[in-house]
Amino acid sequence: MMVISAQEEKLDPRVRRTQAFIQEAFLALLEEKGFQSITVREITERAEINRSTFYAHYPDTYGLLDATLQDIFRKELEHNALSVCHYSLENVRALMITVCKFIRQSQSNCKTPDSQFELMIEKQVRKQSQALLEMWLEKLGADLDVKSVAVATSWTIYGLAAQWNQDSKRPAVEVYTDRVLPLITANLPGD
Amino acid sequence: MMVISAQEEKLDPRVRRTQAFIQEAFLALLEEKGFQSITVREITERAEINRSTFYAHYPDTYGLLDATLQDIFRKELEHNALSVCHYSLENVRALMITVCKFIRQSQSNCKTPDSQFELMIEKQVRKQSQALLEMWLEKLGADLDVKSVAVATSWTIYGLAAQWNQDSKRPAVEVYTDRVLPLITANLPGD
DNA sequence: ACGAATAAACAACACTTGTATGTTATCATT
DNA sequence: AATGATAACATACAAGTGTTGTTTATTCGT
Repeated sequence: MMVISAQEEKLDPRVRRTQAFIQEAFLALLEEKGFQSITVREITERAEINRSTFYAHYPDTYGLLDATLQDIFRKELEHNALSVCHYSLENVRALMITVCKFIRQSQSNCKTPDSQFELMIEKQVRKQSQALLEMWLEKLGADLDVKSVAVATSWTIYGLAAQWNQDSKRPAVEVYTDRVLPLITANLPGD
Repeated sequence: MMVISAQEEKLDPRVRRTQAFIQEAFLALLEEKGFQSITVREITERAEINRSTFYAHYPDTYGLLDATLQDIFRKELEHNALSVCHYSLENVRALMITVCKFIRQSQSNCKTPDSQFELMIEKQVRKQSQALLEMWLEKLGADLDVKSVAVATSWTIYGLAAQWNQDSKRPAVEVYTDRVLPLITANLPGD
């Protein structure tokens, strides 16, 4: 699998190649073992680059995780065309489903339940959900505190999605989403 | 300052002393430098205990941060008598104010803005807020999905509190709380 | 196509980490 | 007070970390 970083245009091809190698190796390792036990050395050996080169791109494995999650979740949103559409309750529902699936998939790879790893997913998912909601509500031009509503709603979405993910008897995403959607849209304009 | 861990009763006094020394040293170091740059060696040197003893109590610095934040935020809730009261909009307001102040205080110590550090605060604050809300709503016996409502509300509280904390022109806690309280209570019974 | 700019490789460094092992000191029970 | 249990100490080890130089290779602008 080829991973291309955020700004893939007008970037030194050496940099692009190296970062792609690193992220590839990293994702492969994540399938095999817990995040905490992955070392910079392992990553660079698998990526077949020099270890010191790693530090020219990321401060440490946490920085790499952050950047990687940002990239793949952004791709996920784009894939579902959510980044290019407008506000509607239907799209909020689609966002919730996307978030649920993303968390589920990310966790399923990581065998060792890792607190830091989960928190990093949460950070990226929530950040981008908030940006999306802000954009939607801004375009809507309704009379409300866009920022605060976007914050409240994005945190609610993540929280409920994470709850679903932890639930032992996990209903179908759509079923669960429809059940909790009123909680999510409580502060949103009614279409 | 003396830090006493969670279960302070019927615990080997050696363990209690050691953990107190560790947490003291850790909190002192947090006032001086960023979390990421604090090493186990530094902590144990300042606590005047053997480094290997550290690992008998915490897996690493992240584990220590987790346990420490859990303790001090629990104390904060107890201090405001929130753990022993019932559900009311007034108490939800008090909880929000407590969370805001706690985040503010925690961040102000940490000079280097540290992602991992913030995420850890978030984890503990949110977890305990949720537990508190669940207890309140359970006692209330109203007809609602207690778990989901508690999840949604606790995440909203943290999100809005964090937003206030990041705001450059930060209004008084009470002013801000009253402004966003409707967003927080949107899914709660009206007293 | 040539030369300046810069990324990647290479190598070495002082340091931290997590673990294992055996010894000493402290605590709880009788 | 004696004793069995166990926490803390002391020490050592292989491995990883982050940084700093220097050299080689690739890329970009003219």
